[in-house]
Amino acid sequence: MDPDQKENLAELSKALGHPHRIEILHILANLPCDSQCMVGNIVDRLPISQSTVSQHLKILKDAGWIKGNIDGPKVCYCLEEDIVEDYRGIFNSIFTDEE
Amino acid sequence: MDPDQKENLAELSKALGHPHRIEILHILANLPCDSQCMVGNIVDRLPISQSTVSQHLKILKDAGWIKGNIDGPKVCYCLEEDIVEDYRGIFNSIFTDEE
DNA sequence: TTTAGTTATCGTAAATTAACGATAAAGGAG
DNA sequence: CTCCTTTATCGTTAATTTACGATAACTAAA
Repeated sequence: MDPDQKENLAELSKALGHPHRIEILHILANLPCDSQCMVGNIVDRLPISQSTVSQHLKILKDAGWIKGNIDGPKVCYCLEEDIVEDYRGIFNSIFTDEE
Repeated sequence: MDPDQKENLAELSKALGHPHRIEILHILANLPCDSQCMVGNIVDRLPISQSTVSQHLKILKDAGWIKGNIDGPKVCYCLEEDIVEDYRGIFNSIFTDEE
């Protein structure tokens, strides 16, 4: 088992470990990446302030879950490509591999 | 989407979000549940103290990943039954459901 | 060139986490 | 009963996390 994979799984899981961040990912997962989901749209759907949402978005971006596309003064977030499948793969390698 | 499922996924993911806990789960995942994997065996494989391992085991147990079977003065830990499949299921429901 | 809208960052406070050593609790061996 | 082994818990400390409001930065529009 690659130690890097363990680190990676821990980092991704840690970022996943907060209800508001789950909610953010759930919102983005049900939108096409070009649907211009800007930060304000996410803020409207969560019971926390804009600055806190921005902090959560940074955590998700740093972990590799999402990316932000700049569109004028706005920033449109969407899921990082293949990250859901990648996460499944790393998770499985920890829980089903023999070594 | 059930809010309880989001909470549950967040709690399980948070517990997963530390390299030493990933390592513990990896060890337990590759052992049959009746193989008497006691705490000391886990302590021997990690570079941290017994008390810290015990703390990590408590976090994993409280989240629902593992259970401990008392065997005299020892405690044998193993993965909670079906938890790996359950986690996959909740994860998928967040990332693939439409609502 | 002001002004309004949008998002990231700063500074801060309260809560939580990760780590340790010391100690308590509980069973088994002698 | 007394000691040894094994594990959980306590008390503590340093670091991190979560949240907020205020502010900076940046674009577009008037």
